[in-house]
Amino acid sequence: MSSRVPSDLLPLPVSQLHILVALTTGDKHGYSIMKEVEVLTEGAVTMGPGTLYGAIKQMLKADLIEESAERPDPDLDDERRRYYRLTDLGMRTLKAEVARMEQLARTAKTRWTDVSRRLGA
Amino acid sequence: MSSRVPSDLLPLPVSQLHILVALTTGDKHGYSIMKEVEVLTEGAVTMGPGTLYGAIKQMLKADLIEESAERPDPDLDDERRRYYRLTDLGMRTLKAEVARMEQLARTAKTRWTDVSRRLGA
DNA sequence: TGCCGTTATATCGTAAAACGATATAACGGC
DNA sequence: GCCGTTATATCGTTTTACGATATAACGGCA
Repeated sequence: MSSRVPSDLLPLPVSQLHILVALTTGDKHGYSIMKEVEVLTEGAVTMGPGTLYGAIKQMLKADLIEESAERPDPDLDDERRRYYRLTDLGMRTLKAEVARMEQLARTAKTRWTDVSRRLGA
Repeated sequence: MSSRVPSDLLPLPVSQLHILVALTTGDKHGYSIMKEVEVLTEGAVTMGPGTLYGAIKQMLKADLIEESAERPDPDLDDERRRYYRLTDLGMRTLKAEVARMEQLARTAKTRWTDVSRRLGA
């Protein structure tokens, strides 16, 4: 089901983007995604459980992530955990979203030189 | 009133970011912002009136933009138009948001090399 | 063994954001 | 005068964000 084409999902909701980035370093369960997002945004973004599990539900439905049966570390495990991994669509969507952000950043920077002049900064 | 500190407003809603970027090339009225956003996103984002005027209202309140009395082109004018311009806070917030996006883009890119390997792409 | 803070998932309700639909009307050309 | 475009604005619905709350297993330790 769903879109299949990354560009249809852009711009991606910030929370979904954060989750995708968090999962690039390997499969993770919800709680560790939460903490990873805090680390990779340098404490600027704190994702609560409401945002996290809401976003996960949507992303599963959109096929951006999938639940994995594998236990990354069978010794140090916790049966409560539910692990998630990037799908191929998720990875392609992440790349498209990053490209979109970079493009917009470039556009903004080439333009704001004029404004600094206007405002006298 | 309001926040005064750009970092409190981050991450910025996408529509607000688009409006800020559109205004970097000079004061604009609502309708022309709408069209400018379509141009600067290369047609990928079409902002309808609901999103536009909703965002404008919020941004005026947050002091990111202000209404200007000046008519940029008094000859070719239209009395219906309401012109908006970036405030100093708006400009600083734009720069902060662009920096945030660039940082996140950098983080994502340095990480996803491992994943391509994992997925075998 | 019992206690307790941390880890962990999940839902609920509300607030904020996105957005199409709709309304209204001035503008400009013909 | 007519009509398509330009222009602003609000309404209602859907989507997203998020804190509060609930529940319970985990692990250390006394």
